[in-house]
Order: sequence, then C-alpha cells, then structure tokens
Amino acid sequence: MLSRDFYNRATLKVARDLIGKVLVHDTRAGLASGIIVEAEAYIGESDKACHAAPGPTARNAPLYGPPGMAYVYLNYGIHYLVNAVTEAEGWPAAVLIRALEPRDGIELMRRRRAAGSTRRVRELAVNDLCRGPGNLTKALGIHLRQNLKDLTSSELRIEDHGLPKPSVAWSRRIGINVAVEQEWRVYALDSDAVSGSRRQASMANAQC
DNA sequence: CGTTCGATGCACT
DNA sequence: GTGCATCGAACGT
Repeated sequence: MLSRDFYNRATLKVARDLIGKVLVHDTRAGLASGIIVEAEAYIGESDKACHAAPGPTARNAPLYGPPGMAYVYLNYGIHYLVNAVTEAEGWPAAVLIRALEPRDGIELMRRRRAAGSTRRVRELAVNDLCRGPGNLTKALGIHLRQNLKDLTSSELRIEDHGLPKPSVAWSRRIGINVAVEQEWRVYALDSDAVSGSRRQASMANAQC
C-alpha cells in the first residue's frame, strides 16, 4: 500500500511513480486489479484543463482535499473517470488513471464490460479490458459511490507490488481542447494496454 | 488504416 | 443553454 506521503508530492512525480503500481477494487462481486500503465496530471487552477480551473465548486471539492483520496466523476453523462488526488491539502491537483494491464479478476472485468455491450466488446482481448479511462472504471466497477475513497486504505486502493519500474514516455494529454501544449501524459513504453493508437506509442520520444 | 458522429447526465454560465 | 479529462459503431480509403 502506498503512503499518504507518496501522494503529497509534485503531481508529475506522482504520475510517473504510479506507472507500475497496482489499482485494486475489492467488492462483494470479487476483487479486480490491474497494473497502471498510463496516467495524466492535472495541476492547479492555472491548468485550464483541470477541473479546479474555475476555482472551488461542489464538484471539484475533492481536488482541494487531502492527497491520496479518489476523485471520481461522471463525464459525457456516460463514463466514470477515476483520479488520485495529489499535492498538499488546499492545492488542487490529481492524476487521472487512463489504462491498466489486467491482473486479478479478469473474468469479473469481462462480465462488467459485457453488460449492455455488443459481441465485439464481449470478445475483447485481456489488454483491452482496461484500455481507456472510461473502460477501466467499468471493468473495476468504479462509480460515484467510490468518490473520496481513501486510496491508502480502502476497498479502492493503489498497492506497490515491488514490480520493476517500467520505462515510460511523456506526451500531450488526450481528449482535451485547452492546455494542449503541456506533456503531462505518461505511459509505459512496453505495454499493450496503453490507450491511443499503437503508432502513437511506437513514436515515443522522451524516455526516463 | 482513418474520420465522423450519437449517446447521455450534470455542473456551470 | 453549453460543453465536456469517452466510447464504439459506421463508413470511407
């Protein structure tokens, strides 16, 4: 399990260090987990793409709270997206989890993804089950009820399994129309579960 | 391979 | 009323 201090740091460092950690959701239906292979940083009110850009509101309150909590919200009226809140309390920032490599509970993920879906979706490869921020929350059964769960201790948590630190690359964030110039998306170079086109991944530049 | 577009709920102006 | 931190189907190349 990661400590509160892990999240109480510069958001870009937290995003980098979350790659290779394991997101777990343990529910009555069973435990599902996956290795984080893609994430994006959203940092402060000056970041036009961050939900804190308009200042404090009812919806974005979790961003201003203590680090290490989950910030879950509904987007496009259809998908839930999950973030890990970062930086000190009062400093609104978070890391959006964008893709996982499925680890435990793969059949449970498949069942959740299949609900109300077409045959094509029911027959997805394992690495497609948690590919994309809306897909991974569906596979893990995350919805608004998990907003503000404590990622350091609750049934929705992020664990350190001591896996080797993956090589990563940085790119522009995906799916936004403002603040597009910052390269605040980070992803594992060698993972087949990263979202976006394969071509984009193979044209990786800045490693570290 | 690529692009376009509808679904759908709610916070915010 | 407007605009999303998306997804997948449909259709073009």
